[in-house]
Amino acid sequence: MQDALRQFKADFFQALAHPTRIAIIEQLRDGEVSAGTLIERLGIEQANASQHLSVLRAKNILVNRRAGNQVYYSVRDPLIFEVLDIMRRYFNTHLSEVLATLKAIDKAEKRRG
Amino acid sequence: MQDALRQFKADFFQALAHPTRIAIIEQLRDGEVSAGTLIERLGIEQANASQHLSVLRAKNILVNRRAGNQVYYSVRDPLIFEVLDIMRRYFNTHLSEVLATLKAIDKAEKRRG
DNA sequence: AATCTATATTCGACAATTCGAATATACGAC
DNA sequence: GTCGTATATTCGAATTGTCGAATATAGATT
Repeated sequence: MQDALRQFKADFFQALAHPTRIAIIEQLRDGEVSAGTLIERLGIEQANASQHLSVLRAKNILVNRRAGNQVYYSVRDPLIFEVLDIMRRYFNTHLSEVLATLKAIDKAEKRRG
Repeated sequence: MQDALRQFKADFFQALAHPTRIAIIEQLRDGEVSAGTLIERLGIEQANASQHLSVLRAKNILVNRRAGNQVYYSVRDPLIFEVLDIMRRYFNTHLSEVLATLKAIDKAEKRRG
């Protein structure tokens, strides 16, 4: 059971482990958005968008609703936004270190020519 | 910048996207633990443990400290536990559905023999 | 029914992840 | 220095994830 729970968590994180999928979820912060609108806003291929949406659906992170010949997506549980917000705090906390590391690498490369 | 943040989040989630790595982080809730102790508690191969620890180190999720010929690991920022705690709330909220799904799968398999 | 538009799925190529076995490194004890 | 213990890295094989192109499906319009 403990193992099953960890597997579920891992699967969930796996579903979030792609920048396009993060972008999709962020677009849904203020409510449902159609697949077509997502494609337009993110500037990605139609098939690719559909594949990523499929991943998020499979993990029950998104739900969809058909209206005419359009499909509207929304997040199933807004708790997921809390996770993303914490991640932003985490990123901000360590941003200076990240940038320092990047600069150090950059300088070292310039020294080497 | 927005893209960088998304990539950062995606990388972070990718690092958490394995049950063994989740188990490792859970073991570190109360403070640092040696690599050997982790291997013992999780019952996994030494090389495998080292590889997973390497992934978590690369993403700066874990830091380590050498003492004699042992290496002690700990989480860099306890904010990560907040993420896991929210995930636990998420799973509790949806646990009944998860269990229903699992039972349905189980029954279907038994029917098929 | 024919057709158009929106979305989903399949396919094949390529990249990334995961594992255990083997090997390498770091440190302490002798 | 050599040996033993703890940990890390490398290697090759198998699996999984990702992409765009092509194709399929669902519903609206005529």
